[in-house]
Amino acid sequence: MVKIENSKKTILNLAEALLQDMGFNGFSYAHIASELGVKNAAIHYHFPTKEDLGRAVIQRYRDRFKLWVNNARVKDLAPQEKLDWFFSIYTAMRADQGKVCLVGSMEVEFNSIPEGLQAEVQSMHKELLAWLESMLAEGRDAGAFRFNGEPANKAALILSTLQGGLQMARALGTKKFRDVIEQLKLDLLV
Amino acid sequence: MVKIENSKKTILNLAEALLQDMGFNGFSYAHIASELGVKNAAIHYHFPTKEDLGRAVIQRYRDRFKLWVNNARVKDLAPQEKLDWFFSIYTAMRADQGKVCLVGSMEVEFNSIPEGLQAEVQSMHKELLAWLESMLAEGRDAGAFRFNGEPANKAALILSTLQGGLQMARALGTKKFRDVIEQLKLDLLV
DNA sequence: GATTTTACTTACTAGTCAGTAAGTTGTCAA
DNA sequence: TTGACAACTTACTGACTAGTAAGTAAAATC
Repeated sequence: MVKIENSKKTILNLAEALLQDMGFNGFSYAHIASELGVKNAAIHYHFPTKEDLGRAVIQRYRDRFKLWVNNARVKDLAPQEKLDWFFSIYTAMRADQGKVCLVGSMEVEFNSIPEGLQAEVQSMHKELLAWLESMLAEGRDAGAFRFNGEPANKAALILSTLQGGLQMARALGTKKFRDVIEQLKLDLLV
Repeated sequence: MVKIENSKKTILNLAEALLQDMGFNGFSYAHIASELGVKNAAIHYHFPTKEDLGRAVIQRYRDRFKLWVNNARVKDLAPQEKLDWFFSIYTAMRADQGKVCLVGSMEVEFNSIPEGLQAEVQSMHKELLAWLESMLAEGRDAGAFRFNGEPANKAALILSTLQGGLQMARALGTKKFRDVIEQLKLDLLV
């Protein structure tokens, strides 16, 4: 018997990476098991169904995001720095690793994933939007950002851009993604 | 024997819809066959491998796009009208049908699709960007658009936004997509 | 009218998928 | 020392996957 260290966490890490690499329909329990040197059933022991596994990945991501944004290191930043922090997540942790956003990955396959997962994706997307929106409103009030229209709509635009931009980076390279980030800033900063 | 009318075209239509609905890994020959009331092998007769089918869908899309943009009905439009035409494709033919963009769909699964498909996706993405870029440059010169930075980067931003926006519409509804389109215009029009 | 070609069906293969039931092993607590 | 429990393995199922080879029927070509 091969013992996995920190089994649940290790499996979640791998599942998250695979989700961002190939999508929900693109990876299997066998992928995870062989990568960890255990049998399929070992993964089913921790996450009985694939839906359970998918939901756990998203729930962990949501928890992590909540922790981050409520942490003083982010919470006390100036709006401009918050923006850079947010962008840096996408650049360093996604684009540079050839990963795409969990949200985008699962929304493309939205019609072929379990309902429980769909709901989780919705909640996650709403939380990201809500944070972005309040950050944008705060920044515009503080005179750091300049844009027309509602903060909610600008937030939706920015998140959509990041999501699509990561996918573009897959086919056309990370430089393109950095260009998009720069353009986002040109369209926002005073 | 059940005969399909316009076999190749009908299969391509269905495959395109399924690609936009569930992604490349989310549909099977069996889906197409049962929908058309024929057997799996009938689809393989027209498109021996799934890669062949995927490539044919993209190639047809590329041809269609070339025809459109070179047609006088689009070519002779003012930049602002060209923009509206382009956006209307995404609103009417995608968002309102719950579909996502072919490019985004296949870029999410980029690492788990055949190489031949990857190349096709790349070419398609570049062609869309090239057209958008020249349209933006033309529009800015004509005084219809206002934006900082390179047209190429603004084009990459807009296409990324549309791509991500369609995916967002899946989870959060089409109204959100329309809001994003409005925000794109606010950030571009004089 | 005979032959070829097109467009399928039948019947199959080998591989993969998520998921399960029953058995094994190591650890820890009483 | 015993018993319970956690974390696996073994061995399997039924469904689905892309893909193939051989056969058939109708239509087009000669």
